[in-house]
Amino acid sequence: MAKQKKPTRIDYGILDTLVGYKLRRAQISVFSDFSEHCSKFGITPGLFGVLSIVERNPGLTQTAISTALGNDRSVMVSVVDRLEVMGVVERKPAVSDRRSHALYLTEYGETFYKELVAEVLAHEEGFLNLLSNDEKDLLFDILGRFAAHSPAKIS
Amino acid sequence: MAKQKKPTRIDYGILDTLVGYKLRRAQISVFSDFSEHCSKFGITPGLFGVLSIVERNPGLTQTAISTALGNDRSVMVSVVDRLEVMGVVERKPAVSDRRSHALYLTEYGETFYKELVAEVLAHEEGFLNLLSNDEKDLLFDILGRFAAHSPAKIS
DNA sequence: CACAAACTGTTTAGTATATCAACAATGTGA
DNA sequence: TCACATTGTTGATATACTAAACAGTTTGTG
Repeated sequence: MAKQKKPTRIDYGILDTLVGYKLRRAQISVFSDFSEHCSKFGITPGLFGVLSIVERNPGLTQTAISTALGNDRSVMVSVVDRLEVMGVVERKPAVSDRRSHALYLTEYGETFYKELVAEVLAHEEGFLNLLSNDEKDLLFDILGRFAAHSPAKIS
Repeated sequence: MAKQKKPTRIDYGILDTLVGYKLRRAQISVFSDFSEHCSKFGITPGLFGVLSIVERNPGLTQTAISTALGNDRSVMVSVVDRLEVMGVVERKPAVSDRRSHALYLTEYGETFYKELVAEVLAHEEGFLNLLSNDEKDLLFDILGRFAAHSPAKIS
């Protein structure tokens, strides 16, 4: 009958005052919910980021995308590999630079992305419902300040 | 002479409206800054979390701590191993349950943790300076709502 | 033009983290 | 007593991030 364990009150001490810890806990929750919604697509937050950039900026090189997302370009290799296997993205030779690959959504990728976005928005709605409009604006502003305040100053 | 690359304007599309993406970018920045401050201690955010719980709740078992932090208990093994090798934490046999280990800071661990906290607070200050008091309160409140709204409902 | 330097995608390695399933030893409840 | 749950642990797997190196290619400068 599932004895309620020791309901030991735990003192989180300084953790409860640390932005980084609170951010992490919130992000775990958001990412976990994202995965629940999008696992049927085989899409992780990282893959979705790349897909979104490719969709809005067709023809970009892998390095340009990795820079935009703040990743190392080496991670793009396996990510694009996976997206190519899924048939949603394709590498095409860049016209003016034989070193680089230009990335595009396939035709299937276009419809795939549309359905995916619908699911992502459903996921997003669950969290936005926790906020007023003013709170959302302020939250995004604050998170932007945090992202800008650091060694990695990409946006 | 470092040609400015293509200053290609990148359209982030839906990403710019997604809480999860913004959270991730902010957290990367905060964690990166944390690591810069605490690498000389050999402490990661995860290790710091365990240390903080042990310091405020001496004698807790590994499973109790992992539950408090929202981790699987199996990750505690290598974490506590590392902290023991560093000489800051020790496993002691639990009095009433021979299965479990009670965790305590060593004497050295106490002073180690004090110095560590000073560095963590210096790191924290850099981000708190970006916020007014009201903004900080609201941010923590919002992040708490996010953490609570999910499958993983531990706090 | 020639050549050094920079950039491309890629591979590989190392580290950290996460999940999940098992296991033996121990504890608990009926 | 006996079935079942829990503890720390191990192992497998997957993902992520960093960093270094590489060959092929492009670029800037002399």
